Amino acid sequence: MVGKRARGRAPCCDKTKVKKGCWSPSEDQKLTSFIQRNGHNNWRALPRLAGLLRCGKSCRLRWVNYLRPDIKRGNYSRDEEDTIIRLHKSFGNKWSKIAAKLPGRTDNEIKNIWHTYLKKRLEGGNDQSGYSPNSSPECCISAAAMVGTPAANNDHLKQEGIIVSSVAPVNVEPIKKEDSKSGQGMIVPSAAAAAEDLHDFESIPFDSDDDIWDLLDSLNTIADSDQFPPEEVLPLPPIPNELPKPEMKNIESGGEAAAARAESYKKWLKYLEIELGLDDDKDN
DNA sequence: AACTCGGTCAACCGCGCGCCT
DNA sequence: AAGGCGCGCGGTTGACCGAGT
Repeated sequence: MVGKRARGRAPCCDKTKVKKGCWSPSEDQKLTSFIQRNGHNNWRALPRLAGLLRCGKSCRLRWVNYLRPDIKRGNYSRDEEDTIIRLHKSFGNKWSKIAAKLPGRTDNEIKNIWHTYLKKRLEGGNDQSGYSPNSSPECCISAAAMVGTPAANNDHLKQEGIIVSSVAPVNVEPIKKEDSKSGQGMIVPSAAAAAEDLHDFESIPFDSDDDIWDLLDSLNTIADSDQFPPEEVLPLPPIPNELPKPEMKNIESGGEAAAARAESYKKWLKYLEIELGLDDDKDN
């Protein structure tokens, strides 16, 4: 639809007034809890309503690719890889169509995996299976990368003082991020199932923020307590009844188990709010 | 030890589509 | 019918890392 408007397309937002780059934990927390409460009917208005200095598109991307509760990260099975290859033959670079056939996978991740791994596997005849994210990206390290990759690939993490778990890979994870500009450590709750799998999440280094270490310590304590979300450990305030019904199609469509996970997720969010000091919006 | 290079992946950007007025 | 608007998609970028030299 090029040339539809003679003076060009209006920018989606005022680029001078929005933050760019990696997401901080408080931003993630705000976005996640806002969507849990109010849904995402209007991405353009969402940042303002949620108190985020972000472009609506940026919020959407963050939610769709990382914060969505039903998301899976890394550790692609052979079946999934073959499916991607097969679908790519059919659809070409229609990543969203391919992603639609792979529950829990995002178009962005599939696109990245295709360019960095599967394409080479096809071209080079390298039949080695087992893609999993190995090294930390520029500013974001997923816990899946830490616990879900072969030990050899975690050497750099060990060198940095990271305790690398020997447990089996997990599908979802809180994401540890290190903001390259601020040096601020981040923890991101990315999925409802993170709560279930959090006991696999042994430790993450945050030498730049003592509070995060404290948070992690407390998480470890909780996670070890064999019951997570920690109903007795955390004084969870009731969720007000007057709040609009959340739009949680993905969560609710899964029946009782999904509803239970959604509930776990709510508690996990609330816990983060409290721990991060965001429950009273003092960030603003 | 220092440097270079390639791999990786989160995030950004611009465009097309479809809905609404 | 035409234009405005928002969303979603796909391509691209840029920063970081480990391996190699």
